[in-house]
Amino acid sequence: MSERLKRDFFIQPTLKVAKALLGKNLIRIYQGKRLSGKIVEVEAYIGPQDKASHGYLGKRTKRNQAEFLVGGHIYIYLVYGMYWQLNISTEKEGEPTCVLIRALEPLEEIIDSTNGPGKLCRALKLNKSFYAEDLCQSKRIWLEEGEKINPSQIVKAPRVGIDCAGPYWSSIPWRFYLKNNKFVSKK
DNA sequence: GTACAGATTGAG
DNA sequence: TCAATCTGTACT
Repeated sequence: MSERLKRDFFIQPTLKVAKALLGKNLIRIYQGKRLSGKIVEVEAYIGPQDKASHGYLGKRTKRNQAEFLVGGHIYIYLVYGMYWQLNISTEKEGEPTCVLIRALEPLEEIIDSTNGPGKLCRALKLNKSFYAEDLCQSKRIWLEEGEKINPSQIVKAPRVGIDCAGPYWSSIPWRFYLKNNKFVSKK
């Protein structure tokens, strides 16, 4: 059993948090069971300057308000009417920044595949009830220290699924994943 | 009240 | 390569 990540961890610069999240363990308590997985793939979304972010130009709505919360809160969002995206807000209150969790390596009790944002949420039984949940206080989901990751293991790549944001933003390497990990989403 | 986009997935 | 599928948002 490792130590739970504290608020300090999440209020660092988003890109730093994104890289630091690789290798951490995500713990989800479901029906008395402990579902957990190691984070192997993430993407950073940095609000006002990021056209692909819901917080672009400081646009703040009911839908994306969790993205503005102080670091450590869950921003969960439904896309295409069927898939949930699990994000973790970063930095301080009022900053529309977050990190999208794209893939986990299953550790405990997880039977569904987790190599994609939608499948990951399905495997962990995550839904809208987790909107704005505080990872620093929640009793049903949180993050723990995990495997120590060597910086050379971290691969930078362009983000996925946001081509509509334009060639410039969709090419920025704000996606990070662990080298040679087979649970990283393909493509 | 209605229109519409959307950080995906999996089947063909 | 492309369609499925639905909630919140924005607009009338």
